[in-house]
Amino acid sequence: MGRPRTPLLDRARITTTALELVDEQGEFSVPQIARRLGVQTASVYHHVDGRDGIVELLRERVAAAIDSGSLDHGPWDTAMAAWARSYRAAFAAHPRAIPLLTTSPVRAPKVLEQYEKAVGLLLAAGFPLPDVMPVIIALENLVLGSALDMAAPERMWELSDETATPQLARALGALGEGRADAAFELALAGYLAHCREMLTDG
Amino acid sequence: MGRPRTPLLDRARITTTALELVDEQGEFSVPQIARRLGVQTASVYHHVDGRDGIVELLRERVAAAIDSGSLDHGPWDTAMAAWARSYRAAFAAHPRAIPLLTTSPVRAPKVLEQYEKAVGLLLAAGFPLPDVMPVIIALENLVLGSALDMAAPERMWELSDETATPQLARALGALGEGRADAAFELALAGYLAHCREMLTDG
DNA sequence: ACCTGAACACCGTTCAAGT
DNA sequence: ACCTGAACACCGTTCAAGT
Repeated sequence: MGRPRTPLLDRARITTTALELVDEQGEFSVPQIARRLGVQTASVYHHVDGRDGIVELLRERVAAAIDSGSLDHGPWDTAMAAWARSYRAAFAAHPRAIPLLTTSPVRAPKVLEQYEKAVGLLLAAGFPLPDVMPVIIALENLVLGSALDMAAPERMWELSDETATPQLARALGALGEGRADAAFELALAGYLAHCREMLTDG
Repeated sequence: MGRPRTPLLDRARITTTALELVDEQGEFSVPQIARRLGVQTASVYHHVDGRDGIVELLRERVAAAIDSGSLDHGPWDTAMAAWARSYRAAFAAHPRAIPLLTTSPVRAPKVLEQYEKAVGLLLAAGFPLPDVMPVIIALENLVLGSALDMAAPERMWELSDETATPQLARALGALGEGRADAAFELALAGYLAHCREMLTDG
């Protein structure tokens, strides 16, 4: 067979197929991708740095949906909040991919630029240099923690034995639809209030 | 060979071996466990509900180190903070296991009892029933998000190209040793302050 | 009940061979 | 440069056979 006139594969199509598989079944394998693209498994390795490379591509693809526009316009607190919500929404669009993606932070240039912007925003707002990264990392933790929560199946909160933990059962019963959203917004509000205090107290 | 007079395997030893493997190499496989215990791979399946069952056992084992004693004595805010720190410390003791464990929440009875206690504590403190679970879930997100951060390799924050993101490079340079701790404590302080406000405003 | 040996389907990865 | 076919080591899981 040999080399085709026009390449059968490229990184974008491999990434798209991997994301489709993850959306459908929560996982992907290299042979599965090859099968969907009508190609041999080995061919995939000519375009991609192994399975881990595909995971990194997924990370970048999902992160590409983050809208960093809010970071360009103050005030810093609403800008950071909008960024965090968009960051979280990008993950929420592919809940089954979350466990695969949250194991290590995104380090694509495009995302690093967003961190760069955030640093500038916080410095301009008056945060002392040593406080800037903790403030950013704390927000990232918030986003990733609540992303994992979104990925957790709903039935995780359906108790198998309600009598063992009656108060927990009651509290779960009083829980509305937007369970994950409520927890995220609660934590985000606390985070922002605390950062504002850091600024005025410091 | 057949059945030995005294069983060669049990769940505890399988769990211990799996945790050792994860601590050492960040992963485990059923054949690896069997090899370490001087037994055939198939034997492991007589004690454990497949590979996923072993992961669940790891979750329980790691969570067993959480000290829930703080939940028995008020005030609610310091009690919740102590619980969260202990929860996080339990994960921190096995950083390489974190990606494996954070993909779904612990649902072992022992941990559910802790949630039960937390619900009681918050109700007694005066939180309205519908607020209780969001408050707890937000704290859990905080813990898991910062646990993932602890699991991230330190070199994740060593930029390959400092010139592309100069401000980020500066901020990272000003970061002390306890990077992960600082971010966690920042988020925790904000969380607690916000919960206190919910109580007085509500 | 618990261990073995063998089997099955699947995986990630490499590599020489072809164009 | 890019695809194939074949190979390798490894994996999770099942199951009949033994005590």
